[in-house]
Amino acid sequence: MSAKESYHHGDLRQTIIEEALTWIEKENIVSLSLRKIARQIGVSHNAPYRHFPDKESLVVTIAQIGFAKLHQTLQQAFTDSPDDWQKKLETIGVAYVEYAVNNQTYYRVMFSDGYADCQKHPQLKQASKKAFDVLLNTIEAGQEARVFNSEDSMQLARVCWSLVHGVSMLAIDNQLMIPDSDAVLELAQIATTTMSKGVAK
Amino acid sequence: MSAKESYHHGDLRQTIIEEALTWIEKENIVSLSLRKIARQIGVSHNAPYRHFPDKESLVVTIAQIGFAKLHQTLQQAFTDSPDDWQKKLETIGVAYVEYAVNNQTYYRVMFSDGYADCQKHPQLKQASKKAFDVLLNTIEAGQEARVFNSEDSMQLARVCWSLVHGVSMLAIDNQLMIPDSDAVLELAQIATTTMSKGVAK
DNA sequence: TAAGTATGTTGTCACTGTCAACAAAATTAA
DNA sequence: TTAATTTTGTTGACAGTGACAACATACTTA
Repeated sequence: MSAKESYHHGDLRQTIIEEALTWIEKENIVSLSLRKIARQIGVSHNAPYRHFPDKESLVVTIAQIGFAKLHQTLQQAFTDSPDDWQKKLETIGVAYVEYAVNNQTYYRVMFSDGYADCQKHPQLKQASKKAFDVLLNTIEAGQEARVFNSEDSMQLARVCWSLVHGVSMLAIDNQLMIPDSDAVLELAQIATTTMSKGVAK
Repeated sequence: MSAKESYHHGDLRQTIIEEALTWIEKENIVSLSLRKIARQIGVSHNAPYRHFPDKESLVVTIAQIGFAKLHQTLQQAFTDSPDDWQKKLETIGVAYVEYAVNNQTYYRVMFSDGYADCQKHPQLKQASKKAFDVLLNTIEAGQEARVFNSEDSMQLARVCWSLVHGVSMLAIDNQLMIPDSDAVLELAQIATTTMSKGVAK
């Protein structure tokens, strides 16, 4: 459907999203501009507004895709992981960090302050909760199997989420003084095993 | 020194910082504008540039103050905490989250993506490392006392930092579905005890 | 008290998000 | 087929922004 020199672009919405991702990857969200994207694509400065009512809605759209992909990744990790609740929890945790590191652009957008506000956009909150629930379900199942301690499951899930989110964010922001992304995954492994030991009965 | 109707403001630099903090607290960093601040203070649109070469440098200044305050808080927690390495680690962790929650504006600025870039600003990196070192020293001391396991101390410190940073960030962003800040501190307590159990020998 | 410096002002620029009015193409109805 | 309607892209405009240069005022100090 990607027409060439026609009046209608054919696939502008998707192209805008991709171009935005490319820009954020090289630069950052702050300097992202709808006009620049339009220029880059070779379309008038207002064309994007036919697909996104404002800049925020573009960012929110990207964040939502990111949350959906994260959910899929975690669900996959849950399914593929060995039939041992502690191992399952660790595997999901490492998969989370791996997703964040391999999809830094998405992840930064998903947790960008002042752009993709979950409170302001219920779809985002919902997408985020869906990913979180994979973690929560794992905790609850592990508790029923009497492998994990009997602390409130919601609290434990929050703790686990905080841990992998913290590793992810600090790694992406290059704050951990860590050389490469392989080393980040090593750290994620240590983090999740430490945590699963702490969560164990 | 705060002159009234004089040509020189007298204390403009500090006033700009305070006004910026107020704005970010009510709105966010994205919509922060030097011109709005100048207007608010009642000074010409370019006056701020005498104190901050650009918008970024204002944000970086705020972040640096925030890191210094964090360092002080953690150091205090270290000193005040009971003479037991596990307790010390937990106390510092909770103090970290407490600082973040009570100084949300600073904390958001300190870890704002695309504004206060630690990689780009060595002073920031240094200020951040100083706070981190309180954690690292505690871990190392606990290892020497054979209370903590013998995993690489740097890695363990990263794990602990990630945990409290994750709790802080998610709490500030209201992602944890937690009612009030007291409940956040409860969560922080659970998180740090879980972690110190995992780190124990 | 005169020179030099720090601080604040005015004017200007390019760039941005966003609105309104218009144009072309695709789709649908007749 | 063709006419009406809807979708998508364009042009032009506006106010707000960060930033620069030239200028004005006040403080400092020699």
